[in-house]
Amino acid sequence: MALKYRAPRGTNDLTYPSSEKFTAVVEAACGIMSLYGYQRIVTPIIESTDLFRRSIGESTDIVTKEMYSFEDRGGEWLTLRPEGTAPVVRAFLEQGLASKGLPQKLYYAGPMFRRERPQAGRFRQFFQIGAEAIGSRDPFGDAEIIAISDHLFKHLGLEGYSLLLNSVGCSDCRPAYVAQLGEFLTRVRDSLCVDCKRRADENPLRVFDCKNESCRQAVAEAPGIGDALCPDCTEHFDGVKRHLERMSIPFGIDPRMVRGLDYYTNTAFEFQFEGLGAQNTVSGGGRYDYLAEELGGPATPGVGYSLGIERLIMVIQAQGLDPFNPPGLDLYVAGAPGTDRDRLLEILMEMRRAGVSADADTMERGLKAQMKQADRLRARLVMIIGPDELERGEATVRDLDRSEQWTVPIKQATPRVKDYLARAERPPAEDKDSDG
RNA sequence: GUGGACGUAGCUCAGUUGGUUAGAGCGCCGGGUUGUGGCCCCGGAGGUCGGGGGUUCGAAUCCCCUCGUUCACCCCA
Repeated sequence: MALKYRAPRGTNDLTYPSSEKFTAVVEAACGIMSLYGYQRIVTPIIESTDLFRRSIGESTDIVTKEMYSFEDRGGEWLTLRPEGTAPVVRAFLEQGLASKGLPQKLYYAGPMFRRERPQAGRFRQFFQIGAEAIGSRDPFGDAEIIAISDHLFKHLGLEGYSLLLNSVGCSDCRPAYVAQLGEFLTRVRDSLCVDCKRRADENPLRVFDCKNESCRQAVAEAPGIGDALCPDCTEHFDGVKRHLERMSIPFGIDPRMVRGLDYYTNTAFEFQFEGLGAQNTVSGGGRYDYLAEELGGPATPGVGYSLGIERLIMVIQAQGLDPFNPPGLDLYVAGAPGTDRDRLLEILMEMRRAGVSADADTMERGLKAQMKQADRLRARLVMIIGPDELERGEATVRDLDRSEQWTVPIKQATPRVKDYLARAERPPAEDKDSDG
């Protein structure tokens, strides 16, 4: 409310059970990348500002207005990473990973930062997973990178998405095309909106993105990049399409799709979902054959993608697919009035050491309140220990899902509990949480 | 950076043309059950009505400013 400290704009707190679901989705995605032979790489969240300026491009939106940059106390300019590819390629070069054999297939998962106005599906801190295959220019690598997202979506049971594909050419054919397009735009400049006039100067390809009707009409006759590709690029693009077809991954060609990072060459792609609001791209990526060179390393081709976990979770929710049950506690150790609490806590620790997730009351509350707490923690079992049980060397064990209870000798409690937990299935809990 | 919508309890929201101690449901704490959760019943705690200023005898309600949230543009995951 009128609290003094709040999470910064565009950042979010994730609490249980959303936090557990979030983790489960990330783990599912990482599991699939392992399936494709990718290995995790963990890079710093801060990098030198210059790394991003050089790689993403001086004139891009990210570099000109969205980076969180600061000068540290030693006078060095650092930036909170706005994307994952440049850091991975930097690490690839710095660690000499090429000597470990090519291609290097690396995946990452972590927060990214961009200072934009937040809206549905857009945050200032957001969580991306992604993968980079560095070293090969084979179109199969492009198709494989694309297949990861498709595989994950199908694994999660999602539908209503489409894959858009384009080739933005190489250093041979793209400049010629951009020049050709620029020339065309000069001729129709009068019918372009103010934004598009600016785009025509800064990045002509972006004019295709405009939703303004007069702009759309004006560029309808514009030359397409497909016709401008050099033979090498055409062949590569055909290869990507062929592999996707053989993988039975449907796609559409969008000759007007441009991506916002300058380092892309050849393949560019996006996965878009229906019914997501304005930010409907969940996953996207492409090839970057000059990036390693640009960063001062040997010429090394690469291809990669990244996927926004928050957007993915939005889709899962929108499609009513939430198979994930947040984990509950195995056991709650409850004490009846007058029991020896020290003995209780001993049993608690014994259970934990045996691998049983367990908790106990530390608020000196009555048994009823402890039972309620056990229920809230979604405990499967409650072990009730009172003075008389201790005297008999027994404990009452209650299954909260089935409302049945029995007694076990305290000395055998741990193996008995473990044994019970290993059997009986848990009924699915009704989910009171809606945000994730 | 630009534009629209919205800010009342931890959450979701009522609040009649401005009128006296600001309400509900859920959640939380306690009791009904001197040792048993989820259902039911009873009680309780919890709110500078986002903040500031103004109009008025009187403002949650009207006006201005400000902060925040949200959706959209730009662009992207």
